[in-house]
Amino acid sequence: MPERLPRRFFRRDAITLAKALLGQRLVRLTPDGQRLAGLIVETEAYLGVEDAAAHTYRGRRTARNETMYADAGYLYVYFTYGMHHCANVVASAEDDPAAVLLRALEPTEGLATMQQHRPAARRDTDLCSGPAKLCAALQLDRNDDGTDLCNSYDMFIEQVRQRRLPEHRITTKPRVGIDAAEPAWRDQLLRFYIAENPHVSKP
DNA sequence: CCCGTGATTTAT
DNA sequence: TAAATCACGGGG
Repeated sequence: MPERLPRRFFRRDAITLAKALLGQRLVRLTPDGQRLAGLIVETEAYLGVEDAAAHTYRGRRTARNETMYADAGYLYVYFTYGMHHCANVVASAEDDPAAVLLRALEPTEGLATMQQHRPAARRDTDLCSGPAKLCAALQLDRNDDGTDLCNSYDMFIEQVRQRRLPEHRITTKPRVGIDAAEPAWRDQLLRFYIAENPHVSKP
């Protein structure tokens, strides 16, 4: 039986956690008990109060981003562009608001249901290949914000691998979609994905 | 390329 | 109070 990742796994800096999550399995149980699951293949690190691209830059703390201030292992889901949701895993420690954005999954269970949630997807590699796509496929929204991935019955991350992926299997790039942020932060290499994996997002 | 769509943030 | 922004996706 695969084990759920425990609190100590998440209590690390966002960069370390972003890499350690690659290859692990995100699991979501639907209200009727079906498992929707996929391997995490792409992540981005958001470092906290000093990160100009983070929602918590300079200590911003509002009703929207409150969950980023929670202990590591909580799920931060936010709404953007009037129609999309994105999901993050809180890193570090309580009151240090750093997080890892989940950018893409390789779907492994419940593909037919995910397809129903994402009628526009034309192939399996389009199902979860983007932060808002994965939320739509798993039906994550603001109701899921604040979920404790270490203690919730219906959402958690399973340990697939004990050791993290070797560096040569991880591709490192600048984060996407943060052009408005200060250049120094825009160029930082904080996006990570499994090399050659066809389920990563396009850009 | 462009646009939808609306909460949140920032500027008056 | 008003305007701009936005960790995006889908369709030309």
